[in-house]
Amino acid sequence: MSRPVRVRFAPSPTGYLHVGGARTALFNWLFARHHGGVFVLRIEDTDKSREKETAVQIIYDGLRWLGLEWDEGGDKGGPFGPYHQTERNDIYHRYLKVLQRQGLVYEDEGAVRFRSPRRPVVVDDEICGRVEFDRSLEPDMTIRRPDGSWIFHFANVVDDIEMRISHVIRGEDHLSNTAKHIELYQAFEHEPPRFAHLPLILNQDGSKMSKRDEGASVGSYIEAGYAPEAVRNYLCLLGWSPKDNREMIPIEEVIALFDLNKINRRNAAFDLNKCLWLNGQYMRQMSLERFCELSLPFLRAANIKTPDTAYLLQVLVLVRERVKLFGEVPEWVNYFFTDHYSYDPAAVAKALGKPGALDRLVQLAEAFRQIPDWRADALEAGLKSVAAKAGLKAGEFIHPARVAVSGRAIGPSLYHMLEVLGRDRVLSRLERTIGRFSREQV
RNA sequence: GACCCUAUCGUCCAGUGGUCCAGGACACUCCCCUUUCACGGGAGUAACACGGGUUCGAAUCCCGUUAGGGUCGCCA
Repeated sequence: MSRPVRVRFAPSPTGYLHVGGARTALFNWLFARHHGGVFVLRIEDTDKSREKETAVQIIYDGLRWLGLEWDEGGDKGGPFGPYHQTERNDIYHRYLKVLQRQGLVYEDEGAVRFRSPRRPVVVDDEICGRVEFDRSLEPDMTIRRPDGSWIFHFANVVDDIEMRISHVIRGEDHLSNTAKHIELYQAFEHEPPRFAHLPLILNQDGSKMSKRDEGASVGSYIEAGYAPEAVRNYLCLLGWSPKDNREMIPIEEVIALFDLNKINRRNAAFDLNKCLWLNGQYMRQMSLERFCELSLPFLRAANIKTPDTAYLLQVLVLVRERVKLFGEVPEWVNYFFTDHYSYDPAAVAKALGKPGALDRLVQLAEAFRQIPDWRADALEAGLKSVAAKAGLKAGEFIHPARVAVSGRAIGPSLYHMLEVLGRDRVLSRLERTIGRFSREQV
């Protein structure tokens, strides 16, 4: 009864990895890890498209990005291969013969059909419970096309038998199909695996999530700059819960707590907003090294050169609290790495356009030149004393200064920003800004 | 249409007959912190789909209705 736990994720290479599929993979992986079992990746590529190579690669990349490494299959091989259905023809033929010998199949216009026993079938599902299907009115299913290729239901069952799959954990869209599958298991006189049908992931409006929908593809999270651990955490929360109101939960704990019968039976709508929030949480709690590692690809893509790692880390500390996606990092830090930053017109108009703003920058630059110890607290004291002397509020200096050194109205704490930028950059940027906007008569 | 699954705040989840005039999180509103933007802290709005049962007692059990989703392919 207690066979070794072997589960599989069996995607077909469609050119993208759907979040629903990713969650199915995740739950299979969690189940395998919880039980010390094996997680198999099988590619259901019965229909051979030209894009297959890249489509399969996209699946590998998506799963690996999420940290869902498989034990067998895919590009790894294993004792029950091959793991691509197109390469398993001989096996399917062997199983077809078994059915033929029993007279359970017949030809119909060149296709091969399986003769249904038309008896009620009971699916004892780990998640949905006992479900009974009346099969008496169902048409016989096709298992092979006239061109010799195999139909999903047949190949799927044969593979699960051959690969010794103990638990089939898949989307609820397969619940009805399971009755057909069980008829096949019976015909092969093979005990069916345990079944667990996961509720589906829907769009925010309750409609079915399809390829086009925002956030439907795992690739979109990679591109936007999500942390994989955050997306994975979010996916865990869709249909499963640690039961103690925690939102952020380490994957090791999820593995320890994971249990099929604690899975919700209700479809879940994908809340991109919450996923984004969770990502922000992860960004703030991960190590600075990790933060840097995940930022780097985006900095490179934005052509931002960061030769000085120590400086880069200081910069990242400043923006870490303010971003929710790694994709946002470049726009937040670019002026730390180049003097050729652009000035946001609205920010310029607001902060530098005020009467006397440039004068105040002159005073500020003068005061900053006298500061011996270029640190945030000294800069703050310096700025405040200049403001006091002028009889103005600190803000009258802060805002122009920010725009002058960064070109924008939004950014990290001014004093810390100045400290990290360093004396030379700050002073030259102040001067440059004064010169430029005096000429332009802002 | 037939069959199957589901039904707690807008969304995700907690709740498995009394401790629930229902708890947490996201989002939203307000306040505090901060002369930027965020973070953080605090407060608030907001739900047991409906109708019947069962029971001393129901969000929790049963039936029906309605709604949503799924399956009925020589797609997977």
